Amino acid sequence: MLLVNNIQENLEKYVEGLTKRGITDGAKLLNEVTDLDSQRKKTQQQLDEIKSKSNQLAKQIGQLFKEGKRDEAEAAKAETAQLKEQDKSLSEQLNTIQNELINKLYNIPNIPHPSVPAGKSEDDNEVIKVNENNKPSLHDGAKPHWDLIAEYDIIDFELGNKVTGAGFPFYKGHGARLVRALVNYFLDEAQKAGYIEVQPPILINEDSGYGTGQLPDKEGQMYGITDSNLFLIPTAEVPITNMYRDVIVSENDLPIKHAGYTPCFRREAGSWGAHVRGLNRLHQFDKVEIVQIADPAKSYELLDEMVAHVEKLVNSLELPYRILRLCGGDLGFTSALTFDFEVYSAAQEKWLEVSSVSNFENYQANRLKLRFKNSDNKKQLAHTLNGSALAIPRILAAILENNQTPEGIKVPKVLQTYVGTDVIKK
RNA sequence: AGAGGAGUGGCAGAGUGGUCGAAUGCGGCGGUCUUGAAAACCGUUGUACCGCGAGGUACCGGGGGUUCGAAUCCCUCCUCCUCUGCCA
Repeated sequence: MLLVNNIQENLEKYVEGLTKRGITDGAKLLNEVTDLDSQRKKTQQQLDEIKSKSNQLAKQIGQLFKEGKRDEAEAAKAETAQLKEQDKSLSEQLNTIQNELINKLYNIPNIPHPSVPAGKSEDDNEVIKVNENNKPSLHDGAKPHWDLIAEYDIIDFELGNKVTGAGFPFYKGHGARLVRALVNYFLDEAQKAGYIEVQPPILINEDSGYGTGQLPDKEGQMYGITDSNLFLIPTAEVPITNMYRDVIVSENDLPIKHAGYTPCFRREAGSWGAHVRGLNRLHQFDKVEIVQIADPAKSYELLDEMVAHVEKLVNSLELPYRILRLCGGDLGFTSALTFDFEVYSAAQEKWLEVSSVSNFENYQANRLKLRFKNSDNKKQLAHTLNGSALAIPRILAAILENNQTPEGIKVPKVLQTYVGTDVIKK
């Protein structure tokens, strides 16, 4: 969340940032926050004073008892009643104010980076690079992947419907093999790039949800385990970044780089429709995520590095792709700057989002209390970054569609040893 | 899952109602000594919030309670250890 102390100092910038996101009453929101904060300070001062008096009095009473001055002690005891009442009432006030303040802060998104274009929706995202070198020319009768998977019997949606529900497919035979190949390939590449692999839990608690910003903003996106008060992760970002919740790392350890493979679970409430077919949108999918904990001075450099990493992956899979800089309206709640990668899926003639690479600056770190000791030996909030590298199903969709031939589906070179064949046949 | 035990500062560990933000040791930092280092000795050393400052407040696993006063007593939750049971 935003740092209250910085809001007052940079009010104009903050309002401008929120406006970019399409929040028109930003000034009002921010003023409410700073007002609440001064109320908080005032109330706490009053409360501290009352507590100070109570503490003094309690010491005196102890002393009086020791000296055997019972009557005086009892008299002093009577005096504390009033203080207690004031204490109680002020504590309640303070509590209310603090809750209100934190709720307000939870509901204000991150301030976009200056380079983020204004805009309302994904239509306003800025295409910063298009690489169509690998755009295929498909043979007559080329099919979208939902037909291919049935024809090759490699992914079974019906079976998923039966066993779980819509959006939970079974991958079979070469389909399962392809998923595993992609996961392994992505993890191996991440390792080569210096990311330490972790295999995190795929259930997280509420604190973790708040730490990275899924709560309270996106509660409806996650599946909840209600009897244990846990959530299925929507992305490995959540458990991996939360490894560093309430942690003070040393400057020498930065940047901290982690990669992790997990299944991801998303309810996608309200986003289901006819345009979402096959692998384009699922409730459960596999993803390799890369995460960095960074020195604020270097985080944008590292963001570029992560974008380059993802670009290399997409290139190596011989897929046409483009890179987008998300506009204010499409930017994630906690992000300051996000680049999306889309690959071209040739039979459905669609760009599919396969990666989102973001710098959250200190927005998550502030919630996480993730800090490092800087060269002055002072504690400072770190920056957090993450990116998909990559999400599997849409990559798979594009590979199936783009690589189809009348003889079978060609396996990209980099995957052949993982899959164990260079072509998948019926 | 059941029974028992335990959770205190970076670590170890004392503290069972007031003089405790907390002994002591280790570690860290600064110094004396030394050509340098070690040893020894001396000093210093938690975090957050409020305040220009003096200083104040809170924090002994989390939350709640009793009390004029709680690390200490009570309730509750969490975690760890031991034993028993169950299970990839």
